[in-house]
Amino acid sequence: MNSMPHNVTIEDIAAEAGVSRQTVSRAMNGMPRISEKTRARVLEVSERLGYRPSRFASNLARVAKAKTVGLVVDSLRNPYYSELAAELLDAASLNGWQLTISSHENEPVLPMVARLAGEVDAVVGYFGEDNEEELLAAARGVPVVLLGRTATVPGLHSVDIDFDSGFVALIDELRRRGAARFGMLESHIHGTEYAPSSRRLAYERSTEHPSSSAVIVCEAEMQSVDAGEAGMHALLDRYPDTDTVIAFSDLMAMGALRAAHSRGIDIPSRLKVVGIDGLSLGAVTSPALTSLAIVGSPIIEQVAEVVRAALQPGAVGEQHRRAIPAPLWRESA
Amino acid sequence: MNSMPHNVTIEDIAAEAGVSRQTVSRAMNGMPRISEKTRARVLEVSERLGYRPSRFASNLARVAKAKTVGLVVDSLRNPYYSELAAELLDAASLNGWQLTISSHENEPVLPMVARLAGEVDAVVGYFGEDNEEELLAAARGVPVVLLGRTATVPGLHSVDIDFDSGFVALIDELRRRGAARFGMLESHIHGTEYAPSSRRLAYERSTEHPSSSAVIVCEAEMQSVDAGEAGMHALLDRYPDTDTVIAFSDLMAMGALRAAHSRGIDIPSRLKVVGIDGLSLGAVTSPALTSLAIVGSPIIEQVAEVVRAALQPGAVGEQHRRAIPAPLWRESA
DNA sequence: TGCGGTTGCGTGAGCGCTCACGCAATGCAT
DNA sequence: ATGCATTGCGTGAGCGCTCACGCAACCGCA
Repeated sequence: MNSMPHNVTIEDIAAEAGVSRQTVSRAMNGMPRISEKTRARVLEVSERLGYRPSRFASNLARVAKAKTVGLVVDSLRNPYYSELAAELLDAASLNGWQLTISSHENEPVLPMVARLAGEVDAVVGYFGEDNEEELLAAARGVPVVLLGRTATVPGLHSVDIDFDSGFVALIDELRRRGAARFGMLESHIHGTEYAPSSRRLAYERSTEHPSSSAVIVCEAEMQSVDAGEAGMHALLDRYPDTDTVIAFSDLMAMGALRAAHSRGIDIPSRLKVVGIDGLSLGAVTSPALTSLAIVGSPIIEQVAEVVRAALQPGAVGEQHRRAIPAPLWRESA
Repeated sequence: MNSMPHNVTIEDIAAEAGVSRQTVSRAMNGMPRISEKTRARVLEVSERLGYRPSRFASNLARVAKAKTVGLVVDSLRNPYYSELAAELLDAASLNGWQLTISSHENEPVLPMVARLAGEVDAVVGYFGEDNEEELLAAARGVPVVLLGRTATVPGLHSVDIDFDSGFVALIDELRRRGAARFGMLESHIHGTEYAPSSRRLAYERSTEHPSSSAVIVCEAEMQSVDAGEAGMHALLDRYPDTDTVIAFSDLMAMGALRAAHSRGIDIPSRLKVVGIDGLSLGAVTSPALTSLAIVGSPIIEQVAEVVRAALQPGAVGEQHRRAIPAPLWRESA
């Protein structure tokens, strides 16, 4: 009989069923100490009135509150992020967390982080070049874990990837297999200002050659396979004697493979192609893609550890920073 | 001075900073009507004491409560589900929802749905053969949307895919292009009891041929590319004059392509290969995969509509069931 | 007939926050 | 000096649930 259609609460059900709140609660949650008859009646009433228990109220009142962590990625359409999300999902279910995912494909990052922070207990994600101070402020007290970069302001955590040691091991191994003239397909998000990626820098340091030689910067969009293909053609045109190509990502490497195929170049005898990311997807190309693995490496374990630490009630103000020493060298079977 | 390290609340900060709750709230949420000096002091104190506002309390007290929908999939490692999740993520951000994802890769479904239901306002997902009554009970009043099947018990919503009309259009088009002898690669999750999929049934109805002919049942694992490859070889051995193959999924179709390549069979002149799912991934094969599109079809729009309807406060007890008439016939460019 | 144990249910008292106020102090015009 | 708006802050009163109790009514068993 209310004029305003106010939310139907546990009290309404109690009144309508002629019992107390507690009894309604017992009925809804399948608790003991209630007769089957009453339970059925309460359930009927609550269905009839369209009762929807407030998860906020119940979580507030309950002792053991559920934890949920938020993951921020560019886009789930990029298999790198979706495989990463899959791994974090495993870790989450192991720790009893829920995982809520946001992509900043459409939305601007800061408002999204702010919204997300109101709904989760920790935020982890790839925040490209976003300002750390602003992120910290947007998170409003919710711990934030930066992926793929190292936090510089206290209060932010991070799990970084140290490409240098990975690249050194990679280049060594490739040389052992006969590689001599390297090339790299670097990625550059179309329309943004170009700055060398940490992958390119690690590549240049480990191959010890001048930065300008044998690097093709590909203008990549989201699905970077095509960019890799185009880049590979460009590379083969400019540096025809290249015998080993390292691509910025597995997707680009897949494009490179396609380009090589179309030119009738045999992989890996005439040319070796190596990707970065370690996508399980890399197993479906022919031949299977060799890759510097991030997915499948201990990175997610580290993330889970950092999140676990940050979620500890006592541990505010501490900062956790890790750098995975080297992505595993993984050769997809 | 507390012996028990009880959760630090807004009240603690207020006391320590010598202000009221409300002032702390104003400081934390960047609201006006507070001097910069006080704000700074409150922020300092809250950081020092490690104050973490309770999202449950604030959401309970706030008027406009955030909505979040839960998505249940087999595994994000399967690109079909991750692309679907990406689409739902778009829809969610459009509607101002958060998206929390669970996979029942490891966990049993019912307890997971129960857990999820305590954290979200609606659950949508693929629940293979799970019992509808049990799902309904596990959801405890939270609306549930079944994907890829039609709800039979009232209280559950569903968005199904009508493969029949899609297949009729598909087969017509293929015949127009010269297809005459069809084959299908059917999928069967290894270790379970086999029952013909709705895709196989639609295939058989639309091609009007006895169920036993030209169907190879592949024992698929998660990454079904290999299964598709093996199945394709089997199919070509058994039915060598097949000129058109329809695979259960795009992944299997990719395997089929690989098998064809290895036999030197030209696609599409000698043999046409068609997948189902419409993965954007299908664009990276050579030639690009042709597919009955589910991803990219209006299915997600429909899901969003159903969720929106189910979230309406008034609309409990209503049931929403849709069947997308036909997946779009999509040819990946 | 008495007594301890179980079953079924109800009653405060919070959980930690925000909203709508209220009220003093200050500003800046007239 | 008087008026009125603005700024800065505090005070109840909830939001809708669950927990720890309490208290009858009932059971069986001696």
